[in-house]
Amino acid sequence: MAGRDEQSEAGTGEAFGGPAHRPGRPRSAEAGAAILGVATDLLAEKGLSRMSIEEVAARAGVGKATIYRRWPSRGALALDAFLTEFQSQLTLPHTGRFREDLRAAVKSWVRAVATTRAGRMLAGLIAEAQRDPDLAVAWRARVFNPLREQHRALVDQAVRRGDLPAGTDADLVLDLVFGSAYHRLLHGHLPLDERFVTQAVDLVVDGLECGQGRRPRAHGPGKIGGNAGHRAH
Amino acid sequence: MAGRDEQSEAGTGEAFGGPAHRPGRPRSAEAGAAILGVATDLLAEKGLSRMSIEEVAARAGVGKATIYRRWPSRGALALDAFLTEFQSQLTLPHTGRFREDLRAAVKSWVRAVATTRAGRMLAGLIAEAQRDPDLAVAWRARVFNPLREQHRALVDQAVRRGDLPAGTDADLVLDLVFGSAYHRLLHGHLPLDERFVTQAVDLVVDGLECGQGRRPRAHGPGKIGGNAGHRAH
Amino acid sequence: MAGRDEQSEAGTGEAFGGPAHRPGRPRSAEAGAAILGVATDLLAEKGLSRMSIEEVAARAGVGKATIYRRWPSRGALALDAFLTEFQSQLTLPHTGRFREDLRAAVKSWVRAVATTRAGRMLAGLIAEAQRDPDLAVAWRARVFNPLREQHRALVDQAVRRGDLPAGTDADLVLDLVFGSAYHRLLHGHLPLDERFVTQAVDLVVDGLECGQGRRPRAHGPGKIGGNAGHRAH
Amino acid sequence: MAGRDEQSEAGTGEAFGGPAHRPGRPRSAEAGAAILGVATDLLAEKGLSRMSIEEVAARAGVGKATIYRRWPSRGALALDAFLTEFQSQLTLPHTGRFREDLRAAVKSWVRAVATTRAGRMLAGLIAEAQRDPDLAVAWRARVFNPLREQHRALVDQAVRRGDLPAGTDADLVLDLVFGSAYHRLLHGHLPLDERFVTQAVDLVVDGLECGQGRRPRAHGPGKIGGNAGHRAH
DNA sequence: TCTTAACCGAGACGGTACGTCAAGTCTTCCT
DNA sequence: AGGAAGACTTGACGTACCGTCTCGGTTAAGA
Repeated sequence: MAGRDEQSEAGTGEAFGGPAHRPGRPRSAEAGAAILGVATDLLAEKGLSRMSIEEVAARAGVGKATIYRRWPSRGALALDAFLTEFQSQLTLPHTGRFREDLRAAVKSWVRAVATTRAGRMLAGLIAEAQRDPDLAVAWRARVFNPLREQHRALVDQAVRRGDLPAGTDADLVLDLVFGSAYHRLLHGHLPLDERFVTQAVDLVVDGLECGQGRRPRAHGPGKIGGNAGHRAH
Repeated sequence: MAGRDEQSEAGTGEAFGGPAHRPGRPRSAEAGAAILGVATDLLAEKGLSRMSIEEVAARAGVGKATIYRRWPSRGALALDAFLTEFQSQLTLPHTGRFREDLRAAVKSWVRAVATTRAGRMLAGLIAEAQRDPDLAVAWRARVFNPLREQHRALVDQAVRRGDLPAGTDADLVLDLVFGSAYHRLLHGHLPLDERFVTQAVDLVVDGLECGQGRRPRAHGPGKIGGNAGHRAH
Repeated sequence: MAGRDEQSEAGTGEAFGGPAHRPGRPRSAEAGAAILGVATDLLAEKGLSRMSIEEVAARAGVGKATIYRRWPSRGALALDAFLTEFQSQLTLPHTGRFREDLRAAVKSWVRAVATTRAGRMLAGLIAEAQRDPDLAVAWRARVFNPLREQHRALVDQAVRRGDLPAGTDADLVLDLVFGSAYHRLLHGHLPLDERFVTQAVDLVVDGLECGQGRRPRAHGPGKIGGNAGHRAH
Repeated sequence: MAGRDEQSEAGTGEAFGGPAHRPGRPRSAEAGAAILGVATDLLAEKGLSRMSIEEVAARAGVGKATIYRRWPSRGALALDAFLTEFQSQLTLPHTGRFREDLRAAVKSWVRAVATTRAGRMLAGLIAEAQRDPDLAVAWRARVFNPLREQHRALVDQAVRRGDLPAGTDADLVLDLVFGSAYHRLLHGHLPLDERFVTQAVDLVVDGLECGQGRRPRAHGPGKIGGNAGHRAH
């Protein structure tokens, strides 16, 4: 795994019944905060690939072992640093109109990655996850999937309201919209701005709205007949 | 820069007038081929991040300097190895119907990255490009942009034929379709298969076809009139 | 210093009048015994240089601080472990004939270091004492000097009996005999066995017995006359 | 093994027929000299146990790998540094009189270890050899045995001349004399000076000279009858 | 034919960072 | 206050590669 280690203060199990201290000297909160802070700075400064555990330790005034005791790898540390920066920046609005909600959600994400140092961290994390399977797992579990669930709820609500056709493939929609945003982030070939978000969301929502009826979005072989109408234009 | 070095056999300057050899012993073609071959194997075997110049040199029976003389970095070498594998696998059909052409183009790309070792290489290259700006430049110049030009031609032709509304933003379309495919490649959260391609292309093309009149896809306001005829279907 | 610490159970003050506890929880006798036992095992198993306080603590089920509270260094602990093993193995016979007594004393020492795990410990301690001056002091105070006093008594008695010439330098004799034994222990170039002991002792005693009249063994020239009477036996 | 590595310049095999270059860049003589020099300084300054490869590399302006490429361990490096210092300081005189020759040889050794930084190095090396079997082997092969052969020759010549009885056990003699000197070096309980050397040599040579005839120095059980004569003086 | 210039393999060079280990100290709760 | 536990800072370990360099030795073109 690539997240925090066992003695994490983010514990979930100690629900009630007291502080549940482990034996031994507790981990130093200062040390942890200093490490995360320095890691965040270094990440923004030179990118994950140029951030070394050695330098984090030196700048944080901490031994390397103190870092390795808490995070199993550079990537895991970076993931925590990223979350600290990133999570506070996202807003998930719910106006009741799908097009606006999706626009707002994507814009919020884009603003977070394009205008703060989180973007640089994010690209580095995705790169690191290509080489570190543990980090990839942690990434999906702690960042990707939670966000996707929130976004998927947007789609599902729209379907329930009747704004979108039944059978709409939420993953397809989200991969199109967010995938294209990641694309611009990673390749930098074109600007990742609000105009792009508006256009992308509109195009996809248009496709959903008028493509319905004609074609089942999910499985089934029945797309042949549905395509008939297409031929018209 | 991250491409081949000056004394490249892909030279452009020897336009006419003969072989234009430099003085000195010419570069060994065997060495170059051996290096590329070993690099390809290693890339497929363990990924770019685990491939070291040291090991390439050792396996190819070549001195490290011979590699550095030809490629400026690990990424540049990997880029060449990737192109050797990748380029032969793409087909760019032109049936005349945009939806089919785009589907075929994306499927060809997906097949190349999802069913061969090129996919692994590709993910590694994108990761490496996040840390190596020279490689990022070379990547765009030698892989990304050429392919995009070909695909953009598909869109432009469709617009010219009237299959798509004038003012269609080709980059937006391509970022949506290919961006979502890259997304699944890099995060691995869902399968990157032909069904996904079909659905993604259909959704985007639907959006293009019916979203048109309502909203200008491109900048200026003057497009509204031009789009009028489209509104018919 | 490198011996036991202040609150030693070898205390002298609790002579009468009760347990004379210091404030606070008294030291656990089990802990001390467990530490010494584990240390002895580890010493025999892998040598002093490969014995770590960390492992002693873990195997003894004891906190590291509990060890450091009682012994100031790894060497001091090893010294105690060595003494526990070693001291019971020595016998100091007194037959009244110097040659036999010295032979027996050296053989007893040789047997202890050559046939038990004490030998390995001893070599390790001498090595450690080269780097740790505190241990060197403790070593001399608790092992080397006490033993030397016993052996010196042998020589002194022989001189008093007239078996050896007056003015015999006991330290010289003992350094020759025991020094050569340590030599074989530390360098391992030749066997350290009873035959060697016999030959060494005989050669040195021969030298003492017949070298006398010709040369003063100890300081100053004034001893010549004094030694005259010795020649009688 | 703990001596120099394979590509040693001390080669013996290239007797004639040229320089016998290995492929690749030759090792830098400056680097080697700098390393040895710094190692010698550090050894004298703080002892082998406090000398770290890290610091040698830093002070010599050399990468750690350059040291590890040439010496397999800290001990092996220290051994070479010791030899550089030590070997030039020994003189092996041959006057023809055994007592004087042995005295001179031991005094030369004592002077080298007691008055120069070689002594500190020597004690550290012997300590290190207790924990590193490879170093122990190298120590015996490169220092101990060569010196012993020279000294044994002294004894053997004396026997051939008739100065010493046939059957004299040279190893026994040398272990007594040098063993006692090492003893004082390692334990520091008494001064290691020229007076000590004179006394020790004289005592041992006396023992050899007058113990003869009465007792075979080698093997044989026949020492009982031989002891009869003892009572005579 | 002889230079010359750039290539070739090999491998050493000074470095950086790795991840691990143990040192000796400190901090917590419990007995 | 002692004890078990275990986190703390420190510093060194030996390894892996980096990108550069220096060898002896090829291989053509051009003088």
